[in-house]
Amino acid sequence: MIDITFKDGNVKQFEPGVTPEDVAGAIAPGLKKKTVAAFVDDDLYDLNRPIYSDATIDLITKDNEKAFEVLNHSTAHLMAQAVKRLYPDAQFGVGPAIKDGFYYDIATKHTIKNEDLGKIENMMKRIVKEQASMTREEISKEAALKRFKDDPYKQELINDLEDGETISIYSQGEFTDLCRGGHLGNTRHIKHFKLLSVAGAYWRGDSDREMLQRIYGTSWFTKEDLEAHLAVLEERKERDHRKLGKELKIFMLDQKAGQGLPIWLPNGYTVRRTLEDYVYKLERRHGYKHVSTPVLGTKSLYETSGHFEHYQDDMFPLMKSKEETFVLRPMSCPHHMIVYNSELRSYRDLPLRYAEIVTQHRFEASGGLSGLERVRAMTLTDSHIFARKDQIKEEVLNAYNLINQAISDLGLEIDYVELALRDDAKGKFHDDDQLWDEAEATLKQLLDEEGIEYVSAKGEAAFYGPKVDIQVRTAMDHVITMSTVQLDFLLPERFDLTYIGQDGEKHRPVVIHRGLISTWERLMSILLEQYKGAFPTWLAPVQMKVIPVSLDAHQAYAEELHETLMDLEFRSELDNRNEKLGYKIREAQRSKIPYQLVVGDEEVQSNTVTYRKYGHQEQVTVSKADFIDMIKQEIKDKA
RNA sequence: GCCGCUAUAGCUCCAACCGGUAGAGCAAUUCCAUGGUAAGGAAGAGGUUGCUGGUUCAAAUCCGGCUAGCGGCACCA
Repeated sequence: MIDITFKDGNVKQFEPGVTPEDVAGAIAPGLKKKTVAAFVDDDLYDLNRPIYSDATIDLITKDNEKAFEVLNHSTAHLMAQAVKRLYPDAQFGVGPAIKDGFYYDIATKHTIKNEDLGKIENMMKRIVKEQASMTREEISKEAALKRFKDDPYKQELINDLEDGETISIYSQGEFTDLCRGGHLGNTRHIKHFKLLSVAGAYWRGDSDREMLQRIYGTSWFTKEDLEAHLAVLEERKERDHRKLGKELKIFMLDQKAGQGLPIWLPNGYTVRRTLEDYVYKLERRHGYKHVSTPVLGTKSLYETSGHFEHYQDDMFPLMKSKEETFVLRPMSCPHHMIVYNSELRSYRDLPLRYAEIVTQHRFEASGGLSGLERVRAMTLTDSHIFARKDQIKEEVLNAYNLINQAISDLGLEIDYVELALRDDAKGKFHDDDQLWDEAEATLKQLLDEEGIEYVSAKGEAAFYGPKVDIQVRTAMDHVITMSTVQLDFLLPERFDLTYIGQDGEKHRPVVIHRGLISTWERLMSILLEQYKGAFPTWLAPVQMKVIPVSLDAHQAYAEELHETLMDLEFRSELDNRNEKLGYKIREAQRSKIPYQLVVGDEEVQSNTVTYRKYGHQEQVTVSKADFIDMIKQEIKDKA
């Protein structure tokens, strides 16, 4: 007999060879049904993997996050088996569980089309009915290589495993796959799944290697969960900023205007301008000075900074005149270095915080462009803070606090903070180890001291220094870098920046790069999706629509009201078209205008307005003055 | 950039069977209706089917190239 110790400290005895499924069953039949896998001495065990010696066990039930992973991983295997039956030449790359589902990378001569997904699903259902047991075997490296001798992808994976590492393979029916494991034990447990899409994916994520076909799918324990997840995917389509941006006339893209070069329509530009004003004032309040520099610069400027060397492939082609070669600037750091150097600086001048609303161009890969999220022409508020070393801590913190304020004002939330560090990749980072060590240590220490939680990301630094990236999760469930604070000891060297210290000698300042709100383009895509197009009043392109009940009787009153609101710098519109009231209401609702103001006999007589707020059914009648105060307050609160 | 899919009126559209020369709703226009919280009625108009070659007596439809968009991958200062 062996001792099985449970999480709560209880110990029970079992025959050697007992499986997690048996153990769960011995406690309660209900538990057996709910159990999906188990951690046995911290190793993930399949439901049917035998245990031969004393161990601690932690049963994984369906409500556990890990269970979803196991289910989806098993479903990936099931799909691979189905694909192999339909397309016998198929060979397989990797097939992991991911957030919300799984994928498997497949090499086959057959081009898998969307129509094929249904066929594959049907085959999967047939295999489920076969109730094939998913069994584990541990074999030597040699045996594994022999077993997968016809499969170059598996060969490569096996060869990359450390010597001595356990190699396990899983079989279900005629299908065998190399796999670390954590499986359901039997295909019959897989019931509610759907294949979602086919896409290309490079083998091992390397763009120099061949491309495999990747099928994405999702698998759930209950029909309700599956349907709920599919509903979420549908709902996301409704939120898509490209759809909303077109409906609400925020922006457009046009083949003739150029790929990835968005055009801001009046509604979109109004929102953007409101954001620009907001940021400008916020930065001024925080001691930033604004400058304006050109979108073109000389190539040598970017050679000095090092950007040309690192990013020339992602820059628009050079422009050459007889005397000089120019670049369409991909970012603004070098210009701000020049601003710094325009005067002799004293230690008393520092810190100097320069900010600019910068339009920049990057020649992004055509396949990566997407709506406003990824474009080739973008505008953002960019800033460079020039500080003494003893001011780094305070300046980084100031920037961090400013970022927090902006993100919260915009109704967004920080998902997590990432500390991007260098790794030993050749040529990717400038090569002064001493500067790097100092910069990285400074940021680490600062985050630790301030109790700011972060995850480290090796190899994600900029070529000139480490970054603190502020990550935001969008309504579409994308994680994007919203803001960034970067510590740079390199550009001050490259541009020979100096200040005169207390000692009368020249010293090197430090540059802190600060990005606040990504770009206006990307921010707009995020806000559209976040608010589903229904902007809060302070941002809304049109804040209120004045609708007279009858043109004859109420137009004058409506016009006067509209003029009053416009005088107060509210973004009011007057709908004095000859249309039915219901029609105008419908249109105002569909344009997601925060306030519709209907005025008729009642309002004219009592000098009031009747408003209905977007998303609400109630009609509220208040005096003009009260309405104005209410809107003023709402805009002030950014509610 | 790579793999795959898609492209019809201002917008939306699994309208157009197997190739026979284009159809609806909404919007817009004109006229009638003058109205209290999500579409009042009528009429006329709107198209070189993304571009470009080819096959064919005949192409929105079949084939090639290009462009753009979409789903991913790679990239992202």
